[in-house]
Amino acid sequence: MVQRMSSTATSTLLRDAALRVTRPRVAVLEALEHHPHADTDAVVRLVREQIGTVSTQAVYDVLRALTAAGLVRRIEPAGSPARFERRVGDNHHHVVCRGCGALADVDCAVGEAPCLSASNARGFVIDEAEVTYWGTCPTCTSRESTTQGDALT
Amino acid sequence: MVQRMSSTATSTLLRDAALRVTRPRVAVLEALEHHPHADTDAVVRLVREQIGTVSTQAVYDVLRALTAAGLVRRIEPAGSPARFERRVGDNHHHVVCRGCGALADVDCAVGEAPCLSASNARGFVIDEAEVTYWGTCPTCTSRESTTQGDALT
DNA sequence: GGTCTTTTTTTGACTGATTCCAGAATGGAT
DNA sequence: ATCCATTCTGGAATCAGTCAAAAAAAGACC
Repeated sequence: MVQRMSSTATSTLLRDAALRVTRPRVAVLEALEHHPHADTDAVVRLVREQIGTVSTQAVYDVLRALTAAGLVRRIEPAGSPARFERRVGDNHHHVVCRGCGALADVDCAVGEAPCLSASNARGFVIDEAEVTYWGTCPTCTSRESTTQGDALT
Repeated sequence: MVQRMSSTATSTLLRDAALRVTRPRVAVLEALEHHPHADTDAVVRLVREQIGTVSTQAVYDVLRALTAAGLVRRIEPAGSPARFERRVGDNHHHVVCRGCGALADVDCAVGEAPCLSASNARGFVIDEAEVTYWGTCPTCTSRESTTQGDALT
């Protein structure tokens, strides 16, 4: 079939993961490419902008497939809906703002697998250590010092 | 009123936190004392066993109050409902089993605030680093090697 | 000890996120 | 070009958690 996929690289990525190349999948991947940390809702919106109509269901499904295939990583900080990102494999972590929920990447200070030293705790076979930093983002920090703390309304 | 609270220690704990001592609150605290890492549903069940009838809402409310007061800690590994525990203050982390969702405590290998070195990433003011280890629990590990991987049914 | 004020709990409906189901449509290999 | 497996559609269901108003209980005061 003639397929004018926006990006051949993306198609290849899918093919290599033994996944069929479908418009929604490509669109989801590209959306995440440009908007890291997007939540499902945002992805749905972005994908619709790009290829017109898609069911919410399809997006959920695609995201699950891509996650299972290891093409995207699902991050789910306590209290907010699932978010997704393309950066996989490299050891980086996240900072979450307690005020507004903003999320940013942080390359691990340690440089590599942090704290993985506890590699066999309680008989568990550990394969990943996920670090989430909690704090306040610059915006919220300044808002706090200005408004004197009513950010939690 | 004559109040035969099961534990005076628990009441004191609440009082010290400037929280009123109510049956549901005491019951929730005691439930968590004996069942660390219980999720909301489990807490509701445990509390009902102990004091008869409580509304689900009350338990949610109590848990929020206790969390806000710092008496319990809310942990929420991706993919499972919120869980709660009494161990607060000491720097320990959690291992989550990818197979069955089991959760266990792990004292940080590093001994103290891990990776907090990234204490000012991207302008965020970081106040806590939460580490979650992902892996496979002993039970699931043996099941896997036995059944040859159909644990994900 | 009895009464009052405030905080909690109850009740019941409701939202938001995510999944399940069954049928229709589509992609890829032959 | 055709066939089969996979994916997508649309809608209903589930599950965790929240909201709001009224009833009940806790602690303070007299």
